[in-house]
Amino acid sequence: MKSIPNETIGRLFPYIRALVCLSKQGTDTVSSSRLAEVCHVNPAMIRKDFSYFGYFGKRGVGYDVQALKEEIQNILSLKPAKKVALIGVGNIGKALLLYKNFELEGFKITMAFDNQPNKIGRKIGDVTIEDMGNLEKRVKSENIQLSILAVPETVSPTIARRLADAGVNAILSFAPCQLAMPDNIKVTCVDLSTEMARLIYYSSREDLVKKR
Amino acid sequence: MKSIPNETIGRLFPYIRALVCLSKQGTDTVSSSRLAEVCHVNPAMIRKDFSYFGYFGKRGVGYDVQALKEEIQNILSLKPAKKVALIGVGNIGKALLLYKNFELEGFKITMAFDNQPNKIGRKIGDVTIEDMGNLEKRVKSENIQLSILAVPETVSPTIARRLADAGVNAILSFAPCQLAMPDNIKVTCVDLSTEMARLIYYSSREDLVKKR
DNA sequence: ATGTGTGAAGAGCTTCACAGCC
DNA sequence: GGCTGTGAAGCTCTTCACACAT
Repeated sequence: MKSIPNETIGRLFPYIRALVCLSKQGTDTVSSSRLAEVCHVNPAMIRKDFSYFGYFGKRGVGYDVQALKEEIQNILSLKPAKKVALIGVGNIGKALLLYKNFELEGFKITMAFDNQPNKIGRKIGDVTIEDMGNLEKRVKSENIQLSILAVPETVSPTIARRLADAGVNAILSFAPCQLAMPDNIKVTCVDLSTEMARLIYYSSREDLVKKR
Repeated sequence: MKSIPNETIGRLFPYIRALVCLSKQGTDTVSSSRLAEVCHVNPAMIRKDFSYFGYFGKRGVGYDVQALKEEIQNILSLKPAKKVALIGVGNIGKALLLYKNFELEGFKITMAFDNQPNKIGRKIGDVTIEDMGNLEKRVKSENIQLSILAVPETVSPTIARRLADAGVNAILSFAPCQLAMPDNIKVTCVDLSTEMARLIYYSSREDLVKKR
């Protein structure tokens, strides 16, 4: 059994997006080179990426757009849409609750928690905000495995721990990850400051090149 | 001239965070192995990362926490804090405007734009929301190079183009990047759906392993 | 003794180039 | 002819291991 590059996994969802787009344009068969164009990557990479999971194409023809999309959705376990618990209904949390596309894409925020009394009981989108005190109980009873952490940095390690104890095994956090979690729990941090810093580094370099 | 890994650049900001943290704890000298512990990485990687930029340590001793922090801030051009224009003051935009740490970290949102009349003129945090119609004029007059795009997916390519024309050379976007920009413009997309999909993939695998 | 800086080895990911099937 | 699937080559990033400075 060959090991699958992490980068390959990261490209699967963008492939789905491209396929949906092609499908809307009425394309029902696509070659690796056409798909590569749309995704701005190398055709060989696309073929290799798919090859880790099976034989999806027809030689001389290409890939069936619809079938390929479904294959990838299967690989990523996106059908039926996964239930997600949102912790922290501040501005970011609210934005996520109101973002319509998630469900289409394969995730559905079905529960939201906050500890501010004036928020508890209010409904945003389809979801009623619940009391953080019931977090463990509710997450367990709904058998939630995925969760988005959009709370202040200071409390995020504590809550991450509580989620882990309640059986969640993947967390997307908006606080920079110093969360030392057991390694059966996957954590991804959306670290805006680091991304900003990277951009600044490269754009300053670009300036230097221009000035030369 | 040796080329510097993109990954190295991406680790510089987290190093600053760790150094600030150590500094608060009263540490003023740190070895690569101690810093590696804090950052959960390999000590050799830390030494190699720094070696791309110069000789910052003392053999047998370690690194001066304060001096190293400042060196990295210099490399990333974070001092003085960079001015940033925010486009789109929805929930995400609002969250960013109210996020206090940015300025400390080296970025400062100094302008915000929206096209909704009821938002224009309102002040959030320190910033008064301006009319999107004045985008080019204002970005040019303030000589803004960095910008955060927090607008609906459908309009983001158009606005990205307008920003590029107005002289911005780096964009952080919250819409998935199909933005085909000239390559002197750096674009980073914060793609939550892709990160969610990746988490789901690995956490489902984890399940399989457990069940085995 | 302790801990940096670095060439060389190793691991991981991408691209090439071509055999094989439609 | 056209396009997939893939071993091999190439490239990039990480880790090792040790010379060297304090």
